[in-house]
Amino acid sequence: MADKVTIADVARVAGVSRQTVSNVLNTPDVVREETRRRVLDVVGELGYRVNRAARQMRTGRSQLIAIRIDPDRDGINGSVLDRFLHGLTDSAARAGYRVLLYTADDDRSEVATFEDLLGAYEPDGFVLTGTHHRDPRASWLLDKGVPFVTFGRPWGEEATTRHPWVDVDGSAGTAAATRHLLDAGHTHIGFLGWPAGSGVGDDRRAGWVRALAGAGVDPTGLSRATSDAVADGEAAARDLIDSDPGVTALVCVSDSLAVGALHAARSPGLAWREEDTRPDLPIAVIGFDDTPVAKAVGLTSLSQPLKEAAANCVTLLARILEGTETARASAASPAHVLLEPSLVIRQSA
Amino acid sequence: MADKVTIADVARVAGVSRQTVSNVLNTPDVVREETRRRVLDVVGELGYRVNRAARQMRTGRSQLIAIRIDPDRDGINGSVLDRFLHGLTDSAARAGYRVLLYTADDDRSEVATFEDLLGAYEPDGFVLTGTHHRDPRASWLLDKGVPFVTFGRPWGEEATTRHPWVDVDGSAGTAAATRHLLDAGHTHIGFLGWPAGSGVGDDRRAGWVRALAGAGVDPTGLSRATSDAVADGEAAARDLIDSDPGVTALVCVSDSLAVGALHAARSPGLAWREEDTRPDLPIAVIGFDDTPVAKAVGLTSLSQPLKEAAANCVTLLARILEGTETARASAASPAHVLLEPSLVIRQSA
DNA sequence: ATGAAAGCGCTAACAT
DNA sequence: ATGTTAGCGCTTTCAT
Repeated sequence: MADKVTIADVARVAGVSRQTVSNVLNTPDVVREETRRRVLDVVGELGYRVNRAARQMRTGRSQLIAIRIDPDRDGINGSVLDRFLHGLTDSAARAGYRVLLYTADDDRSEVATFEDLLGAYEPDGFVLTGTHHRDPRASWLLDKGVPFVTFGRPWGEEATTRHPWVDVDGSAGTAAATRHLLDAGHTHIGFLGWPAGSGVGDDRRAGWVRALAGAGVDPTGLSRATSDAVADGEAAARDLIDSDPGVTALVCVSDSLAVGALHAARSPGLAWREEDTRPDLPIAVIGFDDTPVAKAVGLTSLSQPLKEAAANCVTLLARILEGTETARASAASPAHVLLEPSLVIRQSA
Repeated sequence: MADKVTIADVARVAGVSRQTVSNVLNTPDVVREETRRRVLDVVGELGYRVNRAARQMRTGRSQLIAIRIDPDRDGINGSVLDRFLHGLTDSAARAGYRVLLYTADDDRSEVATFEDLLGAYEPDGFVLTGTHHRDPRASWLLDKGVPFVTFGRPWGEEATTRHPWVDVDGSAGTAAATRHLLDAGHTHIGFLGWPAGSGVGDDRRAGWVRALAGAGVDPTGLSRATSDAVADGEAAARDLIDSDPGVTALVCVSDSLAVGALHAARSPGLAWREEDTRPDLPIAVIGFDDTPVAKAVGLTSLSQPLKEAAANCVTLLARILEGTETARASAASPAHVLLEPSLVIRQSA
């Protein structure tokens, strides 16, 4: 076990009182320059670190940020949160916080975990991911006055302005992807999305509609909605292409669907395409999230700036935690950050 | 903020002393049945949770397990650790622990983080991943007497018996994969691996050699070593196939290399294969780790029982933490767990 | 600018 | 079987 160096040890060696050491650490400006340097030297020499548990008892601050880690649902999209998690751990450490993990199967059990965690480990704040309509988790934290930030907009009606959030502009991404295809000469550009109602999915679809509108293309009949699995994407793509042979490109709401679309686009059943007007041009496909799978199969995809998103989450949370403002006060005019995804171009488009 | 309920509140409402409440929680058998029930009722009623910080000051136990989260190096193989992490969080919670995350760029900075963490948050133990020859991290923790378990064998010479570890039997996996191919009629089965010297890579290669030997096949000239990237795998596969046209199947040390091999195996340059003795049979490929990419591209792969591995890590660590034995004592005869991977069969083999 | 005293919530030792 | 005392390491008054 590492030999415990307490504040008293530092004080003794530096020839000052315990209190002065504490001041040097917490209120440096109140200590004389010379004393400060001497104390800091001893701190370094002895390898002293403040004990969080003891500090927490006095200040009530644990320097812990809690976040849920999901089971890898689809497996393809799961990696997004994992990369976000890495960024969060990194940024948090720089800001003097550590990340505490928890799991939960659904919103209800997650709220139960909030209570548990708050009562026991007392994390200073939470980072919520996967926000959705009428998210009970946000309401609960808001209600208790627990500081938190969400990675993902609150998609509900009125909730928009009640807590700080960081998000990536999905519609800007799909619009950029669509424009990229338009620039490449495509006009019949389809969209593979999720069933209406999911904030994220609707938003990404909107970007495609907007870009098509900008080029004077009517999106009617050019989109399909399905659940997020490779097989579903393949089926939906096939259906869309069959019903409208003019389709030469597909923008997809996720890499999962895009990988499915790629299968469909390259399948033998589409051999007739070779007698098409553009025989040398296979159906272009663009996915969303730039997952490892996209990289492996050469799929053009939209990349979220996850590291930046994580850094912003920490900044926003730290602002609440360290600012004079309380969580409730900051809820009055919470900060929002909307980042732009970037298109990573590969063989598929 | 959740209203703080202390042990004193519970004691007052239940009409007992603080100490009795503490006893009910920590040494139930020393309290009379009736008192115990009454106290527990009040605990539930008031929603009391022990404050970890306060307990930690007394007991020195934080109920925290620290683990490093890696940047997704390759992106394909990265997902393995992420799935392990989820399992660890889950198992830890069940055992009364929480997972604390940290990042580090290399062994040296990881050791520095150990010091930092130990001095500040005082995690009860560590779970190390990615163990390798002469791992300085294990030595450091061993030296300081800090409890830890590794997910991965200590590959070094003498170190084998100095700390508890959990691992997956890579050579059993590649042997099973090779046997699967032999059973399917393949005889010229190649191996794509990493340069010699990495414990994991050498072990996986050994399984392939062993299985071939069992079938009386000479492995000479049938393997290639390369770094772990898709493009490298493709190049190595092409080289191997070109130099020995008899090769009809490939076992790979990772999904990254396997995906590359798949590209090579399906590339136009191999068209001559159609005039082969088995024209209907493309080159079979088997990967390792059963990553999302494997699933997406239909790659047969070896799946590690990550959830089980994580659970075993927690069990082993908890045994040290909660047993009477000290870390040092348990180091005298540490427990080892070796799990078997399973072959997930898909189109590629 | 520095020091002394008090107490955060809990549990290990020692009474009763 | 239950209660009392003390103190973990720190920071926040308050005094010097």
